[in-house]
Amino acid sequence: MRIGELAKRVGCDVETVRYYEKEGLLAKPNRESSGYRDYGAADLETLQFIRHCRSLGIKLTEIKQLLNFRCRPEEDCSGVNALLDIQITRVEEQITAMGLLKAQLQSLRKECEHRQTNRECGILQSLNQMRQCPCHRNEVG
Amino acid sequence: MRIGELAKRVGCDVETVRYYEKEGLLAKPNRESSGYRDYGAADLETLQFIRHCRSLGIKLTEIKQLLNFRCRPEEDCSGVNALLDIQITRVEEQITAMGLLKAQLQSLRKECEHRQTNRECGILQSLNQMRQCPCHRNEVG
DNA sequence: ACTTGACCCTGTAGTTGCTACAGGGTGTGC
DNA sequence: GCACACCCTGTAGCAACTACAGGGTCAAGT
Repeated sequence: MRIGELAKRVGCDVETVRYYEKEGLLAKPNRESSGYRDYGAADLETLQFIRHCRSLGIKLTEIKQLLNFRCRPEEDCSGVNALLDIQITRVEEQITAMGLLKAQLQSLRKECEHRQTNRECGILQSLNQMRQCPCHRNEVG
Repeated sequence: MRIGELAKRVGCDVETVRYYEKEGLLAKPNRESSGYRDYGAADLETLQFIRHCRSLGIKLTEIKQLLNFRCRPEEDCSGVNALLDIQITRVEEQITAMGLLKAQLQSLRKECEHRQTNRECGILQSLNQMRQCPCHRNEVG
């Protein structure tokens, strides 16, 4: 099949497919006499694998590793497990960080519950001050 | 003060300060006869404001808006509040998305609790299949 | 035979918020 | 007069695409 059909089947852009090829995630396909790329079922499967990984937030360099694991079926799969654990840890860290961020934003939001001018606005004032921030550590008061 | 001192005081890189100037967040400062940038207290405050916003995950384009609000003290501050609400909503959406991601990764992780080969590894198999994924909707079975 | 339109090709620039140079000039202390 | 820290401009890199520009190919319709 040609690149357009392949892309449509997995639901991504044609450019994305070419990008994966350039990045070495997809093998260079055969070409028709016209120069058009010609893909087979195996390419479709690989591309689906890649897109699944991407939908889980896995980075391209890590997907490359997973593709390598997939190419070595007899090897012990502890590498796969370790890579997945890294993903989970990363997501957990991000959730924690985002939770903190949310709390900070919400407490900042409470600084201005009433309609007033920018001069009086507690949010803008807090963004000016933020004494708990390390960049104020050398200030007096 | 010179750019190095300014950067040190807020805890960012010299390059970051120049970058903010290029992006129009910091005004172009006076120059010494040597050509060195010469900053005052107001520049320090603005830079601190910017860094506080950045630590809250606010984008540069939105920080620009906040700086504009700050420059118009008599204006009604509803724009500030609206901008902050957007931040909170965004963070909440990201937290939800990351929570989903974490659940998917954890369920995937459970596909392989035992030491085995890549061929048998439930994780790699799931990444190949993932029937619930829209990219498989045209397949038989 | 000719044209239209959909598809394909390569290559490059843009996105975001910096970071890291390269290749030069300036200032200060010894 | 020299070393060294600091400053300057400009450009390239990161991640994972997206969006062209400027061309070639192919199939159907007239």
